[in-house]
Order: sequence, then structure tokens, then C-alpha cells
Amino acid sequence: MADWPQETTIAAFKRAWTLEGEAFWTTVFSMHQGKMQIKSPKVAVANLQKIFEATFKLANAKGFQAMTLRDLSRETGISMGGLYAYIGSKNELASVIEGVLRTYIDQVIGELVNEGLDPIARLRASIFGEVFMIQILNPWYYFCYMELKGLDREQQEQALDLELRFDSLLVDAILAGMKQGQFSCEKPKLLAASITAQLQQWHLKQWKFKLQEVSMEEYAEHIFENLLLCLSYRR
Amino acid sequence: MADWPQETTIAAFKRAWTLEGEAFWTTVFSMHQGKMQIKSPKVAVANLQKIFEATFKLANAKGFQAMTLRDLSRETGISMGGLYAYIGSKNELASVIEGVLRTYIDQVIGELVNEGLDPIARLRASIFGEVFMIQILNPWYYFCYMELKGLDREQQEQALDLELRFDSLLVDAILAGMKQGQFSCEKPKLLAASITAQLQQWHLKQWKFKLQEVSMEEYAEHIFENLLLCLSYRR
DNA sequence: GTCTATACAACGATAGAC
DNA sequence: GTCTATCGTTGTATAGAC
Repeated sequence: MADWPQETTIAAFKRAWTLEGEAFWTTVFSMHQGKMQIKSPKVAVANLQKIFEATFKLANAKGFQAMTLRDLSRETGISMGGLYAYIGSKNELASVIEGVLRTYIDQVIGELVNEGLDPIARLRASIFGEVFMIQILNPWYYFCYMELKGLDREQQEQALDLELRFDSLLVDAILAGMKQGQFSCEKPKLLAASITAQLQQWHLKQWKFKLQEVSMEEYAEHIFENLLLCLSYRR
Repeated sequence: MADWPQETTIAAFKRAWTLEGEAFWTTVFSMHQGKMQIKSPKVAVANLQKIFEATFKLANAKGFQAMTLRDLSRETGISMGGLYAYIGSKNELASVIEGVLRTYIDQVIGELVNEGLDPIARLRASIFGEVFMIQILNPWYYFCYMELKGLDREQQEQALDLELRFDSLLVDAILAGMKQGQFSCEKPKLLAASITAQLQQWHLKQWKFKLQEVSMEEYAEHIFENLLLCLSYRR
């Protein structure tokens, strides 16, 4: 996993995880290859990317339910009949998007658990890692957040469970730091939930951060510094 | 305005603002009386309440676009033809909900500006007031948050502007406290945005707070205490 | 693999009886 | 004021040519 999460920079993060470019879309293709008719990867990967990106553009602008397959056909340049060689049904498209994102998040936060870092480094890596991930997969996160209630209950529960596991990751690091006498905190669970809320803002409130000209690194640093203040940590 | 915002309790808040019961719905009725055919308040108020509450139940469960007017007819017990005596169109219904909520929020945050409270009391009143309001009007807030992108651009912009004005309210109090030497803060705007994010969680993440058995007062107090820590405030 | 043409259900909205 | 019945439109999905 290269030098992430020891080095909390976007460059190191990108080196460790393939979340962009042709290699990324090839992985996405292989993840639900069974559910589509097209067998040739050459043509499938390119069209899959087109379909997903058009879905993000349309659904994130006016909502997935309001987006029609006629819209999607126009935006991708693929006919309506053609789309069904890739997606099975409209609802399945949303379901696949959520599934792919959750799989990737699972991998990244799994890595954070295994590392033997000290509490402060763990908090820093968790915060920066999540902001990096949201930055790279911005439309995925926003889509899944806003369209979650359109999915079936099982998938909804898995998404909420994932958020709780991320919260737990933070709580564990906070408790470890308290044991070492570095931190002081009365309600670790609530503090963790508040960190998660601030992280999610990076995709929910992009309009605000663009308006205030806040960079990704500045934002992550701000969350981390305020967390240390809330933990009464002294350098 | 009674004893609010000097006394930051839900009881004082409810005494100052009418946000529940028949009196509240009568006000809602009067707010868009012009847009509906029914003239008799007696019958209109009761049905209006039924329609709004059924809309929240259905739309907050599966999305406003996914909710059909046939669903709404079934849930309210009013026929489809009957509904149109109250709502003009489906989209107008969403628009009215957003308009009503924004009007009320405008009034409450307007009151917070006029008060001559010291910085700490202003922050406390802003945080507790917003949590109280979200608590009472929970389905309204959740609906407007999740369905905002379905409204026309003008209404979207007004909603975002309202959020920015609330942020400014917090920023002003923080700057006032810094001038008095009570607070220290490098990025007041970002800190304010993070407070707003945490407040919005009270309607966005009700599932989490129920799971953790967190009370409204406990949550508001937690946000307030952590804010003071972030401001390096010493009692 | 991709297209055109079309099936068929469901939607929002309205007319007119009561 | 409220209902039933129905209109016209648009949605998802598929069949079959190429």
C-alpha cells in the first residue's frame, strides 16, 4: 500500500488506491460483469463509464427519480435499447453505483484498521483519507447520499452500517488516546459523529466551499485541528 | 417574544413561537390561501394538515418524485380530484412546503440578530434555537433538505442564501467574542459552517441518535461545548 | 452490439356530476 | 367541496431488424 497512510497527502493516497482513469473503470466493469450482456471489455468499459458519468450529471442535478432513461440515452449518445445491454433496469443502475462505492470504502477503511499507528496519526489518516476519497469520487458519494432511500432496505442498512463502522474507527482511536493520557473527551461517540458530519460536507456543500475558496487540504486540516482542540490535546 | 432567547429551553422556545397545533396550521393556511380554491377555513385547515403530513410521511420515506398523487390520495383519504382543490399541482406542493419553512426560519433568525446579547449567549441561543426548531419541524427540514434540487433555481438560491445568513450570524458572534478577547479562532467561516453541519445532523441522522439514545438537549449542549473548546474559551 | 419501433402501465391533471 | 371517470402524456422496458 505504498506510503499511505503514513504520509497523508493526496499524491500518496492516489498511489495506493486506483480510483481514477481506465484502470478504475476496468475494475468497475469486472465488478458487475455478470449482470450485463456485453462480453467484450473493450467496448463495455468505455460505454459503462459514459453511462455512469451521465447518470451522475443528470441525477445529481435533478434527482435520480426525475432523470428518465430518455435523458440518459440523449446524454450518453446510446439508444434506449442499447442501454439495456448494460444496466438490466433503472433501479439496478442505482443499486450498482451504491455497491461499487461501498466496496471501495470498505477496502480503504479496512486498511486503516490494520495499521499500527498511534492515535493521532490514526485520526489524521482517517480524516485525510476520507476527504481524499470524497474528493476523487465526489459524484459517487453525493449520489449515494441523496438517493439512498430509493434503494431496497437491505442496501440502505448496509450503507448505514458502513457509516457506523467509520464512526467506530474514530471512537477507537479517541479511546486509545485517552488511555495514553493524550486526550480528554466526555462523549467520544458524539464527537465521532460530528467528525463524520463535517467530512460529508465536502461533497454535500461544495457550493459553499467554492464560494469561500476553501481547498481540500485546508478543509481536512481544519477538521483535524478542531478535533484536537475538542480532545484538549496539547502538543 | 417572552423569555426566549434569554432562556434557552424548549419550553421558552415553544412559548415564543407557534410551531405546532391548530394555531400553527391556521397560519400555514393563511400563507397560501390565495393559491387554493377552498375558501372555508374550517374544512381547509384540517385537510391541509392531512395533505402536508401525508406528503412528509410518503416523500420522506421514498422521495417526493417517487411519491405519486395516487399514494397521497390513499394516505389522506381525499380523492385525486379533491386534492387539486388544495394544491394546484404536485410541484407547487413541494414549493409551498419550502416557502412556509423558510418564512418561519427567517423570523426566528431575524429575532436572534436584534437581541443585544453577549457573544456566548448569542452562540448558545443560535445553537439551541436551531436544534429546537429542527426538533419541532423535523419532517419539514428533512423534506426541504432532500428535495431542494427538485425546486426551481430561484427557490434553491433563496434556501442556500438562508443557510449562508445563518452561518454569518455565527461568524458575527465569534468575531465579537474575539474582539472582546474571549475567543481565539483562525477560520471563523469554516467553524460556523461546521456548526451548521452538526445542527443539520439532528434531522439528517435521526436513526443514529435514536440508536445512541441521545436527547435533543444533550446534543445541543454537546455542539455548544465543543464550539467553546474550538474557540479556546476559558470559563 | 446497437439500433428503431412499439407495447403497455402509470403518471399528473381535468371535466362534470352530485 | 368532493367525488368518479377519463384524458393525454410520458415513463420503463422489450422485440426484432441490422
